[in-house]
Amino acid sequence: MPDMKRLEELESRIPHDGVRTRFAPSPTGYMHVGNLRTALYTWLIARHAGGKFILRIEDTDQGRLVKGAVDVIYRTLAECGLDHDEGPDVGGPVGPYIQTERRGFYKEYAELLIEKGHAYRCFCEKSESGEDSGDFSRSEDPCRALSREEADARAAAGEPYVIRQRMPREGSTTFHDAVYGAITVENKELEDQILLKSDGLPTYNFANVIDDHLMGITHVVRGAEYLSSAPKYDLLYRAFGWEIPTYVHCSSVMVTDAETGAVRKMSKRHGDPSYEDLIAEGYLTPAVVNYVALLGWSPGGEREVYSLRELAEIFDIHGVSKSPAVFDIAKLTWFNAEYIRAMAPEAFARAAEPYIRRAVRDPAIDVLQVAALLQPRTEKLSDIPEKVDFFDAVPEYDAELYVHKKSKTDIPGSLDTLRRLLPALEAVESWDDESILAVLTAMAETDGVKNARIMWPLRIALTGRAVTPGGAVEIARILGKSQCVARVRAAIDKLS
RNA sequence: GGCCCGAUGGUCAAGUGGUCAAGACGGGGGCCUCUCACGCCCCAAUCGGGAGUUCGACUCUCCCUCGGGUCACCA
Repeated sequence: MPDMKRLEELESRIPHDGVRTRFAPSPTGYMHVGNLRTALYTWLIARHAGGKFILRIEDTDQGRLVKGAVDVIYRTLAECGLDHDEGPDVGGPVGPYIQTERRGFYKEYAELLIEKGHAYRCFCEKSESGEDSGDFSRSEDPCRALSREEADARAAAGEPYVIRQRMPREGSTTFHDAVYGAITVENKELEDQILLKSDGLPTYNFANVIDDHLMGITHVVRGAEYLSSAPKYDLLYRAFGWEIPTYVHCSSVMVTDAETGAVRKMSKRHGDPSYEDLIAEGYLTPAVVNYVALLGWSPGGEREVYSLRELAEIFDIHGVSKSPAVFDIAKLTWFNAEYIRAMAPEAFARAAEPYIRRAVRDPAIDVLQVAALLQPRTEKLSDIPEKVDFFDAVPEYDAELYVHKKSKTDIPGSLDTLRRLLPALEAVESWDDESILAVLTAMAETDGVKNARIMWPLRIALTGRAVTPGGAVEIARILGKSQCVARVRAAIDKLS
């Protein structure tokens, strides 16, 4: 029944030239941190070995198609630097790379399996999940005992059917995983899983085996949620007589539920952050990649900051951990701040500009100077606007702000300071840090007080905030002389 | 519930029979200082429990407990 000529042609295309890995997402329009990590490790294994990284789209679930979903995958991989050598968009020797475009292949192989006695047609009604409506457990599926002749006849007559894998009833199966080691299960625990659905499309489990084989995949990297179905894969490979690839199962990425405090798997359903969500929140791509790489994998030393390229050099399956890892936004935030501080000032300014301009419309305010103040104080870009809004206008504030114990200031004293500061500032010729600072320190010296006694009132008058990025001198410089003088005047009026 | 996997501080984790059990984040304290940050220093905090094996267990074995996963014509 199967077209052997065609199968031979397919098999003849399989590359046998070193490591080949693949990222095989289903297009849901959402790449959460767990998906990203799987893609990253998969890419890392290929690049570390100088092999090929392939992108394959698993869209066999016709009921869950989301338009534009594939674009999210392309965009995310590209932004993260996870370039692929073969895929729907770039082609390759073992295409097509979209499963629905390969539908003919699966059918042939399913038929081949029936031929070999490792699969059979099942005409039973679809079993509703949830309710256990079946009158028989799968192990006693009546179709399993149907003769080939009868099954073929019913199929030929147009009766709908699915093709199920015929699991051995006795014995056990042991498969090997690169991170979990050997895992053995009793064959009687294995269900006669569906290989080909009644719509002619393969199930995930079947399509995976067929495609991984036909694409010459040497290392199958996937989430640990597939661990329990792995023995079925081995049985399938053996039934076909194919070489079994190296399996690399990665533990799940968990998250602590904000409401219940319970640890659960990350999911779209609960609104857990996707890659795009994180970027929108002001996280930098390399920081996210770096953090995710270390979430469930350790290079072993004390170093934590690595570029993608460095990761590719040192990545080793040996460091992949078996237990689930909890996503910690605080640690990601630290990585992000670390990357921000390491940026060239101009690069940071460019990245920060849109966020600065969201709060600072005044074109007289120089973005580069503001960015310089912000760089060491920014953990994520989205924090920026609220830190610099005072540049546009002094917000409403309480005069109590002038009272600061450490600087030894109070309201009357501040008023006096500002009154005397006004003419001095107006007299400054060249409006730069040194000159401004000179005026302030000179007054402090004259008064015989600490600089803070003078700086604090000025800064409050200029910003109306207790906490600001940068000190009185830097802010005065950026504001410019006239704006600075105007704000000091306004503050004097306010306190008088 | 059956089956599978896992278990070092709150989190990420090193560790592979003999260590005062790394490091990082977060937390606490301090220094620096024109606020805040940055930077620097210090502190608290971990081998889930019980049996074994061994001269000696975080490291090996078993049991318990607790986590997680899986039991779809979804991936």
